[in-house]
Amino acid sequence: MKRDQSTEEKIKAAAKKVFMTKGFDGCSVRDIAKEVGSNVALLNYYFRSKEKLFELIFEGAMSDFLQSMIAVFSSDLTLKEKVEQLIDKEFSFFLEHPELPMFILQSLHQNKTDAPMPRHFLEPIANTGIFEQFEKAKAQGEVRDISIRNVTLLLMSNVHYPFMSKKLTMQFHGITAEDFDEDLKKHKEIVKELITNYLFISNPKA
Amino acid sequence: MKRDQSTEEKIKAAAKKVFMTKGFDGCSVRDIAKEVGSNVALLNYYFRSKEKLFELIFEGAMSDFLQSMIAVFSSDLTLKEKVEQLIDKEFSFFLEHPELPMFILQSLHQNKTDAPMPRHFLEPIANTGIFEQFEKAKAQGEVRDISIRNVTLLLMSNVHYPFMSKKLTMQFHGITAEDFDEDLKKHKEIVKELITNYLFISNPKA
DNA sequence: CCAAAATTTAAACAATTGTTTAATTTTTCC
DNA sequence: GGAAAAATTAAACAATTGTTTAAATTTTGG
Repeated sequence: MKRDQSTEEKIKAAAKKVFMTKGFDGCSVRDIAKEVGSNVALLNYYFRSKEKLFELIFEGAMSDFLQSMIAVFSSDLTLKEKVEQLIDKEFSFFLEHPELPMFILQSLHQNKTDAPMPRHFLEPIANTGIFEQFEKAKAQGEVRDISIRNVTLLLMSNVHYPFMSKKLTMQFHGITAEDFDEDLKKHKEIVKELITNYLFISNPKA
Repeated sequence: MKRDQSTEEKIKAAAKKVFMTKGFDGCSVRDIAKEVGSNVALLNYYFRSKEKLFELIFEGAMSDFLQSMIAVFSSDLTLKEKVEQLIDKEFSFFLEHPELPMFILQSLHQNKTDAPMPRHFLEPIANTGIFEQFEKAKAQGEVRDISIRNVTLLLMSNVHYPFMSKKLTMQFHGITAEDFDEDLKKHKEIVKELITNYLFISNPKA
């Protein structure tokens, strides 16, 4: 019989915090237990192993990671507006979860998760009809001839990387975290202009 | 008395390989020893500890990481040519060392190296005069009004990220490594056009 | 209130971690 | 050729790892 739902949640929250900052290999289950204020046996009571717990956290993170896209895509804006909104939304989202891009890419890079990306992550995105909207705009000459995959790579590069490179950039230029955050704001505006200018063919009648 | 220089080098090579792919936390010294075909005591005979060995590898990686920039910057090309060459050179360099960006950013992110970036990494870049060349071009109206820090972030985002996101991108689009490499080539050309178009103000007389 | 179930704990498990010791082998150099 | 130095090894060290066991505590439901 369920006694306290919050214990399981407390463990998940602690695991998320610790895994996100230190990575799967960079922490022990005792680190997480200490964060919970409990002991290791409890973790394996609720989640069978460190790996199982990690997979749960990773799935949640991946879901968050992709979620922010869906809302924008399913709106009924023009493609250009969607691109601009996506950049805005992604930036404000990652400002609140700055460790997320690094956690996701790092975990995938080191095969900390073997499963391929589940359908339930990707289908919602496809179901927004964003891909069709893009192909249509391309056919109508509104958008440059470029593959959707390259657009994705372009967007992700400019939206994810800055949050992963904070330490490198700060050291590289010898600047403070505040300086970097200023640069981030500026970067967002640059990227918006940069990408929309590139993607969308300016109206010949203007 | 020195007997065989190559033992020390063999260990460094093995350590580089293992650290780069698995990260500091993701491997044991025995993993490295096995890669060498020797035992753990030998590693600590040459390098005092796992940490010391890692710092050595990391420094070398960081050096490689920044090195490819310097050659381009110290040439006597125009700024636009330098930007184009930099993108070309960085891409071919990272095609041969695809794990490098992830290794560097990940190590910094998790504070696997405490030391701030040594002067001997940054001074050679500053000494190329690239920063002055950029400010001059800006003053002459050849280049958009944008900070050198934002240009750097823009370039790094588009050059580093693709190599870090291979797994994510492949899973996201359900494509093979070969498909991804095709996208990479395309991405390079896109980024070159994208960034130069944005940065350099087209001659009003044209 | 009280037995059964669920939760939490402390302790122990074997395996692995980074490091050190001391012995052995190989190389150096006179 | 043989002693000293350097290089390499196997073995052991204590500490930490993920996991399990079994006992103790708390909650549940009749």
